[in-house]
Amino acid sequence: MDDPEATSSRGEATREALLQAAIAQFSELGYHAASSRKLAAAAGVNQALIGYHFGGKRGLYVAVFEHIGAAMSGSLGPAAAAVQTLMDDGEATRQELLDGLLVIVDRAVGMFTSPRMASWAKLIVREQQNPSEAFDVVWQRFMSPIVGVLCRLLATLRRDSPESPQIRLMALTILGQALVFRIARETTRRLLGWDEIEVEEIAAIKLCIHQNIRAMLAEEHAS
Amino acid sequence: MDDPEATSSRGEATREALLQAAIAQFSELGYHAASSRKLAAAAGVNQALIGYHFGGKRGLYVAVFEHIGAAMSGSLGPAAAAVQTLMDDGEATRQELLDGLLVIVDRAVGMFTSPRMASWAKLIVREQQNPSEAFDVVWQRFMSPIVGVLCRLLATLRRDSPESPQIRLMALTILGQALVFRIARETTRRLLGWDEIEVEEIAAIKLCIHQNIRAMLAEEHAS
DNA sequence: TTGACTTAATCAATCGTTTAAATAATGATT
DNA sequence: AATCATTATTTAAACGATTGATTAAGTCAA
Repeated sequence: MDDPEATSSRGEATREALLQAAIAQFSELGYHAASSRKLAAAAGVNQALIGYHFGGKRGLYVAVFEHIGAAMSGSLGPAAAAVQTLMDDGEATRQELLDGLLVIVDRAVGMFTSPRMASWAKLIVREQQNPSEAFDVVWQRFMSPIVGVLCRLLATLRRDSPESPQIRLMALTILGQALVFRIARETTRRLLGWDEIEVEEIAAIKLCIHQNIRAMLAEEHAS
Repeated sequence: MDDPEATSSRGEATREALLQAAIAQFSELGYHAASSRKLAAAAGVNQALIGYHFGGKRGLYVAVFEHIGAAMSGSLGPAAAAVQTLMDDGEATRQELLDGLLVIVDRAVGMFTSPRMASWAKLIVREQQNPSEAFDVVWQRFMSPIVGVLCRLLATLRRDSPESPQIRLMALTILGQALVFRIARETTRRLLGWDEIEVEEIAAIKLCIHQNIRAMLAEEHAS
């Protein structure tokens, strides 16, 4: 985003400028209120270039979700892949699997609380309410694989099927425990008297969710 | 909407028709995509009546949130008051307090997931991405009692202070477990195959969160 | 008859997209 | 190296469609 040599051709530079401007504009104004003229002006680029490079405003919107889907996948993908191979081996101890789960949760908390996630979350949450083709992109590229690993992991730890509603509900409630600190960020700051949510605060959040998950998965409570 | 005598004058009838149509249209399409013509057509009235009765499209939008805010306020009051007196007695057993907590959580889950809340939630979640000052006040007024009673109950059950960060974090994670089903509505739909969240689905959600909370508050895990 | 309400028509503004011409980079040929 | 053809990219201007709002005339109940 800063290295002028990283984007070789002219076209690549304007594509990147439009993409970054689109993330900011779409997240701040929503799809319809972010007009082609505002998008082009924010990118410092001629309006017709949206059609030239992305086929139109809609194409730029979808490209935004391809971008953030790839970025989020890169943030959680490695940890999920590690756990995946751990499970495929079939010889992992319960403790190893639990640790793998907590690592994924840690990464998720870190991602949700990161500053750049603020605008991403607005875009995705809007799509969650009224999903379009853009949601499919994020779902297939990021959400579906991650949730899949999460369910497999929980199913193994609870000796249940990854497809069972109980497991999937549990996966969502775990997701919710991390998500709430992004969605209700202001409520969190007010309630805890935090001026900002950084390393120290994130550590406290992780610790709390760790304890919750350990309790939820304690053997004596597996119904 | 059903009783023709409830709304006396002609004007009151069109105001109500526009309000109900606006809730549906704004939640389904968003503010900008729900055009004045669509709103009027959905209400079965002339377009100019939006301006006549509400001053304009923006005024109708504000009226929708005033309507929702009024309907939501005080919906959790009775249950919260009952638990409050239970705690004030000081002689409640641990089991009674736990039951009280689960009742509160049930009410909160029921409120978040109730079918009529479905369209409200879309409006609220969308608006919360870029909250106006007026909306923020309504939202805080709605959330703070829930968080407050939740913290007091958790503090008693964990023999801790309601002001302690651990208790408040735990309250937020519990809130997140209920919120996730509305915030990540499409993820829920795809993962569980739920097209609608109604009595059966709400019962499953409550059961899952109950189990989680019981595990989180099990004595042997209280650190 | 008076005032509340409704209607159809029209307003300027803005929307996303398209066009044709201008400019810039690229590679081959001389 | 210099020139040219070719492609890639950018530009300003315009397109028809739709937006929210307004108007003046009309209808209704009291």
